[in-house]
Amino acid sequence: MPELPEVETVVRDLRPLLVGRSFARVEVGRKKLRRRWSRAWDTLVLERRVQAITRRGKWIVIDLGEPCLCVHLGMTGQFTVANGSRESHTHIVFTLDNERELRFRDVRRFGSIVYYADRTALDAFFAANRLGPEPFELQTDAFRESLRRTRRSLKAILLDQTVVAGVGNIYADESLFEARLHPTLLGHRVTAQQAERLRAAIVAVLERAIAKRGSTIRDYIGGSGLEGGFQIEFRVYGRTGEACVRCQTPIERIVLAGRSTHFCPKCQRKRG
DNA sequence: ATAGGCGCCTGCTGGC
DNA sequence: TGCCAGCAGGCGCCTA
Repeated sequence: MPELPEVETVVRDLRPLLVGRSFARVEVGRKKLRRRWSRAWDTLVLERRVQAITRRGKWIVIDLGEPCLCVHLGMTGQFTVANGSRESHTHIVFTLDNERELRFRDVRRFGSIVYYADRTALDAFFAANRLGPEPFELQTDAFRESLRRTRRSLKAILLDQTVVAGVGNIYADESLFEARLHPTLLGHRVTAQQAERLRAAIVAVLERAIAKRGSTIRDYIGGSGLEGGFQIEFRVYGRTGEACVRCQTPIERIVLAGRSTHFCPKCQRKRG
């Protein structure tokens, strides 16, 4: 579910609700997430003030002064501050010093929250996973080089978090449409001009999506519980058979890199 | 080293 | 109405 715009929205929503607060209590459900929360972490996070909350790719980082928490929302994760009755599938709850609750809810449980003793340990984790640059800091030459040295399709490359961090299935398709590039085009065949068009398209699409608080198809909500609004602006994703907004040609759907892929066969030609 | 396929989970939808 | 296959925004592990 959540790609960069959704994660960014969660972070922006949570920031005023969390910074300066501390955790008074931690509750953990029985069902295991992708990575299990260790009860040894409970006491390590209590009574510490939240210094900052930031995003790196699709990861949320809560800075607790020295230690930090690293949160991934997987496909159906929700990370909110709320009161009142808890919904089913709420797996971890941090009660704040103002008695509100920071809740991690995740139906499919592909998400996780992991404790790191300090930022150095967290950065080592990112480095071990070779997490790529933020799209907004992606250098034209470096991106072009990433494309040049692989025979994978553009779609597969955009989904690869080591090339650029934060793009997922929706924004890969939307970016390729914006750049007018065919998703099956192979990286090593992309010209310098096309590479730069794609880089700029990724940035433009992500910025538009962030401005609309991300996309809600089913599960996604922001940190304060609000849904996203970008889904009504999709130009190819989920629009199979519908008319292209540019040329009226029906949008096609194929499976690429194991993922459902949407594109306009006329606007996104393999050449040009 | 790298690219493709599968598994992890639950819930919803569409076709029969 | 009921059942079941197929599908979903992510990622990590295995194999070739």
